[in-house]
Amino acid sequence: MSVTIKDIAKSLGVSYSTVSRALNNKPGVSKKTRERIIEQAKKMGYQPNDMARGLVKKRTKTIGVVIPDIANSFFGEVTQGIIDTANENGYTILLCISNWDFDIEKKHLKTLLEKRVDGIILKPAKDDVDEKYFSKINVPFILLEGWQGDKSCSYVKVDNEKGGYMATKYLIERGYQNIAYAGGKKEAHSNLERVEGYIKALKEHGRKVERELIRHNDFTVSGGYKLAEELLNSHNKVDAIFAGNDVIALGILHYAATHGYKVPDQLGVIGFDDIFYAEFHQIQLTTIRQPKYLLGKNTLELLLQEIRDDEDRVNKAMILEPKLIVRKTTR
Amino acid sequence: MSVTIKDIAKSLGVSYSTVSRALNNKPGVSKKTRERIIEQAKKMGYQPNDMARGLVKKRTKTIGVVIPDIANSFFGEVTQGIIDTANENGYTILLCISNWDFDIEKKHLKTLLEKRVDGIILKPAKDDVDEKYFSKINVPFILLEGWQGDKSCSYVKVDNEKGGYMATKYLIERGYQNIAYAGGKKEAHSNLERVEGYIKALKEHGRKVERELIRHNDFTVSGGYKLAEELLNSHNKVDAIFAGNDVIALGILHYAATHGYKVPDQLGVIGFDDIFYAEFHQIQLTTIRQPKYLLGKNTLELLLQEIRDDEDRVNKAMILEPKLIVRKTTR
DNA sequence: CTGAAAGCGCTAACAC
DNA sequence: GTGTTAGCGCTTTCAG
Repeated sequence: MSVTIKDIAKSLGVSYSTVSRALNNKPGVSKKTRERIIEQAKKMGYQPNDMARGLVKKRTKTIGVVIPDIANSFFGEVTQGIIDTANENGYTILLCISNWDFDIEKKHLKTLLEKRVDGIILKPAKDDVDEKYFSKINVPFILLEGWQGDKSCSYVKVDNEKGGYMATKYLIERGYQNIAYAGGKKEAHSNLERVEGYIKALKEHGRKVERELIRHNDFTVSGGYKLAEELLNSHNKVDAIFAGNDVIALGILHYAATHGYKVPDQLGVIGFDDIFYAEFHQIQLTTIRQPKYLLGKNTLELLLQEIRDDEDRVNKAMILEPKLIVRKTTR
Repeated sequence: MSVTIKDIAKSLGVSYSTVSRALNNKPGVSKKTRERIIEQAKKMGYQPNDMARGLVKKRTKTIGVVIPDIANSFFGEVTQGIIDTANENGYTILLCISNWDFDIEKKHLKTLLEKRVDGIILKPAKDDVDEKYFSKINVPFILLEGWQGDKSCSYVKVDNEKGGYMATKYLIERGYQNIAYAGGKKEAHSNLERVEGYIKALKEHGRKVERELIRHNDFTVSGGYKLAEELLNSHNKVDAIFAGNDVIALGILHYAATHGYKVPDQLGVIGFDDIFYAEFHQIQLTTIRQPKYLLGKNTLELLLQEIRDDEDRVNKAMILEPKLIVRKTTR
């Protein structure tokens, strides 16, 4: 089939261990034979077989990434950060998509382990996984957007509570009176934390926390649309909405525009994430930025560190700061 | 280290080929021993080593994908189609990002070959690559958004000329008189083909093709903004612009909105791609849709076919139909 | 400086 | 049915 180290050895009349040494820049080969070997390898179109190498060296220079969705621009940017950083460090990424399906995720994890990846980055499809699930992962791994409560593994995330706090505080400062929260999946840890920040800000400013102003639907445009409808037609005089993410915010803006609510005077809207499209002229969404690329980059770097430390690694948490981006949907 | 087939064999007092057979559902093992083996494997937490298996079977069930950018939502959706389909067929994806850098791309290709992927999907960082470059790729591979001119390999793409034709024809039919083209990278094949469609439609309708109405900049928002500025301030009375892609169109809309051009009456705008955000209420871009998910799906399926046919495979081209999506930026 | 040989974990052909 | 054995292509002692 393809040319091997043995073929080169034979054609040059040397032993194949010498070829191996020469090709890997290892000491113990005379300059002359080394050059001959390298040249011959090139001439014969030799391509090292990484599987064979991995089998003996017990590492693959490959990292597995399991995320729910890559078409989603949030994960797109995070993944870009992961892959760029991996490449810079000589690692290649096996990318798996769970489509938010826990069973698919499990299968992917199994495959990655069988492929003997050097480490794994995982954004779980559901948030309420128990430690046993993670304990099966017998390689270094990091939870993407992990949560504080879990001490059984390392994670990287943005300070969601702080983000929620910043968003709500800003709305209060801009003079909005009845601030609602329009979230996505209720149980999602990121969601819960943002709600906490929201509540904290309200309390700190002497506002009453009204449970019916905290609503949940989907992390989608239509989810936002429905929530806006609910909130704006309730008896409370909602004049500002903090959306659980930017896509929800867009749904809210849609509802507002089609139902005569003037943004930002009559209704203030603030999002979360700062997706690429938030800054478009036609949208100009005020939002809390997550450093998405950095999130990916740091996650990979933390993982690399764990791979290096190997046995004596300890669980770490890395928490990134969110940032308020003021645009035109708040007054 | 981790438990192997031999460990299981030893613990059960059978030969390890029997274990292999049992675990792989191969005939030639009594039901009883098979069950014992499977149970024991589970108990010991056995994880097959895919490298060892790949080494002997000479296939990895892994496919390499090299694209320029994954944060970009076009590639994001295409990649989602690729990965979903790969997973359905038991393949895993090694994803590499070239960042539009030809040298990085070359390095990725080399790595993928060394990892002995079963096939490769490639969207080249530049369009003017010669056949020799491709001839080095000694596994089945498909060019994503390939071009007609090249017969040295298989490719999948959307009929760009037809899309350009449809867009321009529609603008003509809606009564626009001076239709300009605002493109991205000039040399890009997809761009050239769209221009051809544009020209064809103009000619077919007895319109004059004016070279100064065909302009190029970047496939970005600011590229579109600049082109709009140029075109709308030229002596020609441009009343419609066909943008090389949706992002350019958004830049054009931005310029129009900030400089008092009424869309769609005073200025018609049509894009290309139909990115997720094109249909937002605040944008409502008329555009030519590329079936992005399908593009990825079909590319992978074609690749699988080539992997199956192996030696007696022939180069194929698959060309998908674009579709006109009418929204609010054309009258 | 170079060669011989063991072995990484597994599959598959060949015996029994 | 089950065991034995020969590799897959490479790295890495251990001799010389």
